[in-house]
Amino acid sequence: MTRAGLTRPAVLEMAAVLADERGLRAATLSAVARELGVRTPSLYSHVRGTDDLRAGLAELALTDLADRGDRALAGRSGRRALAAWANVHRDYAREHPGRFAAAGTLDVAPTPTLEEAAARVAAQSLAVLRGYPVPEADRVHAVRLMASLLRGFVELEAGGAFGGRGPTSEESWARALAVLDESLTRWPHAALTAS
Amino acid sequence: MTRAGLTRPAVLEMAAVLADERGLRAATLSAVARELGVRTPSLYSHVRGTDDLRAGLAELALTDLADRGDRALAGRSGRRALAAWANVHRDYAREHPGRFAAAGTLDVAPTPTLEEAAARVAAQSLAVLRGYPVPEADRVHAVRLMASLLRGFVELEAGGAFGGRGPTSEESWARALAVLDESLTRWPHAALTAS
DNA sequence: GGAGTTGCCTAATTGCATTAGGTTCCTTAG
DNA sequence: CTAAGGAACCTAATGCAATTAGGCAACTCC
Repeated sequence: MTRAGLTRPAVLEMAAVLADERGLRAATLSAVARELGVRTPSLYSHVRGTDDLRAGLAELALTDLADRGDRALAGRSGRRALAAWANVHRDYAREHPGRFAAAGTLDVAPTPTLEEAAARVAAQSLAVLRGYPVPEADRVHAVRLMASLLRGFVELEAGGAFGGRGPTSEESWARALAVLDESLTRWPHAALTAS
Repeated sequence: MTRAGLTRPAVLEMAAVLADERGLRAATLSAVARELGVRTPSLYSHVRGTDDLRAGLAELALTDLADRGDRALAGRSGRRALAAWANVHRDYAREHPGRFAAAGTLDVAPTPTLEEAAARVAAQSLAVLRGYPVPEADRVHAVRLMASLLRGFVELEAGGAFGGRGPTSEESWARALAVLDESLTRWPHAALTAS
């Protein structure tokens, strides 16, 4: 019997494809094995089980995002950087919905690789902020604001909440970025009104 | 054998409790039956299966949210209305994480009850907007902005992303609301910078 | 107090996850 | 060149969740 040439990356890649095509919940060990032309238990040589598959998927996706984020930020600053970085996330979510969902799953055990990728993304959001007059002490708040708006929009859009009637989500996205840009630009004022 | 007195609401309530305590994924038919002291197939007289259980949970949660939203908006307008309404969602998510997650699950079949509850929540966000000078044509964008920020923040907070180091998520929440309030107040300007 | 409906049950099937324990193929040291 | 060892994949078997089919008992209502 010829071997299938399984490797951990190959298994994770197939899981990622399945997650993108049929949803994260469809990326099961059974489905991956079936798709690879292999029996389910054979996968256990490469992943430790379902949890590990999920964790590996999260790592894969978050690392992808971090890589794209770095490329997007290269040579940009201010609102250009903000838009490019935010678009990386939105585009990734549309291109690879399953992987994006896996990256957003916060209930996987934090592996070193995962932590590192998360740290890279965090560093990127701080880098974006460097283009705005947000005082040191407020940076965390601004990062959380950016992350919240970004994640919320992308998830709602992916879930179809902005489909159908009304203006395109494209326009809303442009507006949201404009609002975010202005809020960050005028941050000192925002801080005043927080009292 | 004495009967357990099952009803659809009782089944859904138990599912909701389980979802809140052990996570949405733990709210399975098996677990609900076990907790109710009943065999799994007995539930099929009250719910059609797993999908229906999920849908019922989503209805329950979204209706709860709509009810609370109505109460929060009564007699309030402007930033008071915004804060009260946004807090309803955040508080609900913290009080009933499983139910909130069920409400946010956008992959359940849309039942009439679910549609109605969703429409009520949508109406509430439009009501909040009435306290701000957002032109008619831009209301949808503003609604999407509010919804995105709200959902993103609440989910990230629930996932523990704002825990640990740094300032409290409480502060960040106050800041986010302040920024949102100001952005809506200054909306005409935001519209200009969108170009 | 009997007929029918309803509520809950047992039995049985299917599918995914997981563990245990082979067997075959490939590499590499002697 | 060959035999040892490990890696890759397999079959067998178990457990749990979901689902369907069909049965009996307990309420209801005339």
